[in-house]
Amino acid sequence: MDAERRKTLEETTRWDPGAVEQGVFDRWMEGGWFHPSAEGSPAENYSISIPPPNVTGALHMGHALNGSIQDALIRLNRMRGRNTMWILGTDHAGIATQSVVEKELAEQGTPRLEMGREAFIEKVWEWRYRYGNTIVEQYKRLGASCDYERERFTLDEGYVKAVYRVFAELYRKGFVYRDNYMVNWDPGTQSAISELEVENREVTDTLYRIAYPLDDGGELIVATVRPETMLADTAVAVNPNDERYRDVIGKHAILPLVGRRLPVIADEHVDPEFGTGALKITPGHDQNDFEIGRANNLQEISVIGEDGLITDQAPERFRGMTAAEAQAAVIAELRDQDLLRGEEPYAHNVPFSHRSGERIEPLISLQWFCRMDELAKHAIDVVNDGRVRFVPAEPHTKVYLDWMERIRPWCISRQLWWGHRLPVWYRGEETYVGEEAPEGEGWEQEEDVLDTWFSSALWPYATLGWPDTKMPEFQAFFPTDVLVTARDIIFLWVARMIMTSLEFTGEIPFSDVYVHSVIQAPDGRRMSKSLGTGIDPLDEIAEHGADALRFGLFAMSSTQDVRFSQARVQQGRDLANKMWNASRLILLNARDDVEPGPRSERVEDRWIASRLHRAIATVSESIAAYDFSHAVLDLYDFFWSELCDWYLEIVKPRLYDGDDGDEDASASLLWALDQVLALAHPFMPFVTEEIYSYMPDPSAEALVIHRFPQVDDQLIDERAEEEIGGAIALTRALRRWRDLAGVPAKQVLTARADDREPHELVSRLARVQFSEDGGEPIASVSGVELLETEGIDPRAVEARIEERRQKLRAEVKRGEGKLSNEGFVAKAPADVVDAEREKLAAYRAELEELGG
RNA sequence: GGGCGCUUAGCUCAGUUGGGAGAGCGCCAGCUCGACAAGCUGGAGGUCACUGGUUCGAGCCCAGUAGCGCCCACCA
Repeated sequence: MDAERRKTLEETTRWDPGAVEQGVFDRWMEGGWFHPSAEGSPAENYSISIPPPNVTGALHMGHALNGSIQDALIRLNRMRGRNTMWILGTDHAGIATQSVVEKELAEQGTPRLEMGREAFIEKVWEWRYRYGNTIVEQYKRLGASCDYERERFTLDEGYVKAVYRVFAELYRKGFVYRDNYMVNWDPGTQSAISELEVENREVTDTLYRIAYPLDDGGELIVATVRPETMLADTAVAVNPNDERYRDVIGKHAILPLVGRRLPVIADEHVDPEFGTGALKITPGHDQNDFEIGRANNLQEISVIGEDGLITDQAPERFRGMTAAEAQAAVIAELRDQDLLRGEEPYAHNVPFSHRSGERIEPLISLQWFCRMDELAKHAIDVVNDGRVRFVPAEPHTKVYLDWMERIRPWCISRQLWWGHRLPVWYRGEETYVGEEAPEGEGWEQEEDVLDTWFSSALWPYATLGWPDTKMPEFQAFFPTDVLVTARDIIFLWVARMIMTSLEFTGEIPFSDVYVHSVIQAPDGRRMSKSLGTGIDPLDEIAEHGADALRFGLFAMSSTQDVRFSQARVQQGRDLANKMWNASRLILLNARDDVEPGPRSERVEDRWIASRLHRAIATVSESIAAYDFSHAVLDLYDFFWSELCDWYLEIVKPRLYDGDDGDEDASASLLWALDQVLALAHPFMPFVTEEIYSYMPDPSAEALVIHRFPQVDDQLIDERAEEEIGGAIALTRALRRWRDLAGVPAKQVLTARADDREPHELVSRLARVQFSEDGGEPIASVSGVELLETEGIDPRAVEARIEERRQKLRAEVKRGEGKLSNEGFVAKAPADVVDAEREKLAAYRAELEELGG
């Protein structure tokens, strides 16, 4: 180590992430270690495709957790020597991006519609080049080791080809079709959306009861929360088993305000218990009614248009009103005509657009759909036969399978400008679908674009060059190994990737789906900007460092939703700092002329090697089970409690005095440091890499490509663990006694060892001088007799002893009770009973020693 | 309406197949001990939501109750 580096190490007493993280990241990039060669087979290689963030997006806590997990897996496998690729890219995010740009342009005084499609698209591309890299740069701050040289975008030229290929093929196979069908119309974005983009919210509406006169006298009373839709009624339905209405089935009612004759039909869907048991049927504006309408061949009338206004299918006086205005007008007229039979508040679930937040207007509209049932079959099979595995298996496997079993057609067209314009061309009555525009004059391309999720569905293979299956990247890295995601997009995205991948590549896209936590705000609410509950991961990184945030997220993560915990991030910061300082101790004091490696001469060296390898085992097992929380917490425990609190304290004298055993101490410490840095690197890459750069004679060019430690059973040493474990327990017992007896911290006690030889380290760490001399014992602690010493408060000592006696008596009583229980002795396993007997004997002996 | 999950220390959470309740933070007491005060040492603190059951033994298994949360669903 040159003098300047040494000086830095000496003077930097705190880990300062802000000062070094950027430099560390640059070294990784310069090393080219994130950019694998496209060689080898998918079986021997390791790859993950990132859930593509929206190109408009900013890194939020969900990305941070999701990214940290993937990065840990990627780094681990890279360190295990596999050719490893983390496929990076962004999503064009149709609606989200279009609205961001649209808003910006509107503020500048140019509404989108005025501007025209082409000019607008151009503006969005400009915007994309200006800001689209923001989130990618933010992933770098997190330390994400993606392949930044192969970044993709869902509107790349090649990607569009893949999308068009898939669309055209699905059309050719008869899965994709165009139809007039009931869709979820989002008035906010003026587009159809799929049922997965709809969320139900509880709303209190007014439930109106309205009398529909029958044409031969009498009336039927229907109940509705949307009286304005009655203008489009085409039937009234009752339950066929409802005695009250048996003889009106087949008759006709007269629709008030309109005068249309409505057949009274029978349908099982009608609940006789609800309202009056008579249901107005509006096939044009209600999902349920639409289906009843199709089943009964009813006319479909649309009185609310895509602009949300009443259409000319309604009586003239209502035309042009908004739905809300029409409702008021309808109610007013009904009241005048004395047809209103009641109104009451009614709480029910109402669909809202996930995108715009506006209330969904179910409308019949000409849209493109994709039939999913056949695609779903294979996607069900691969989960059933375990080729694709959810982690945790439950509840996700069941939820996935249930949903796939009753999958519905997917509305894939969107009335937007930003996205993949459908590869469909019309000329008069003709329709052409293909990857390229058709030959000939007069063809007009479809105006609609595809649902963003349609292109996302191809992500794992389209990013690697498909449909060109000869692409080296595709051959080397597809199928990928694992998909890491939160559960909210299992249907929207994960299921669809599995379906399209099986259909078009014949392969599963990934074998594991790891579903991680959703991070909530500390108070348990959703983390969201609009609620003001969001916590910006970049703020956390700026304040505590990327390693701290990553550690915190790992520590929090589970299979349940979790609340964000600042304390966990601070724990990570503290650990990074501890690593830095422990490393300073080692690097500044160890001899650099030794060959690092485990040493077996001294028990404490054997002990740390054994403990280290147990830690390697548990951490590795946890990662294999995707249990990141236990992985990092076990790592923390090993590093802090065993390596720092005990081993470093134990070896310090050998290190400082440069005498007896210092070579072994140095070799052992440098080796342990090397191993533990590698073990921690997937989780805390920056601090570990920076420390590694100070290692004398490092075995690897950089820690990022250092070999990940493997368990060596030869190093597990039960006897060393027992011996040092005993010394630790004794040290702690003595310290406890000192504290309780009020012995000043610096005062050295004298003691006599009773029938065993305490380790030298106990003497030092507990500040107890062992002596052969006699003297009056004033206390006995775990077999060690403490001798009379000046300055000890005898009352405190007696109190301490009495407290111990109390505890022992309680333990003895408990043990006796248990062992005198015939059931226990007869039925409990022998080893449990033996253990209980041994404990009891030990407690009795100690109690006797303390005089009762 | 159906399904699932949660309830453990003041707070956030761990608790493997049933065999003496754990961590981090916070709190209390004492420490400038030649890495670290973002530190060191010691300590206090829990009817494991409630009720009942199974068992020699239950935080863990079973049944029920209450509260919270999530997902699914076409009762207007």
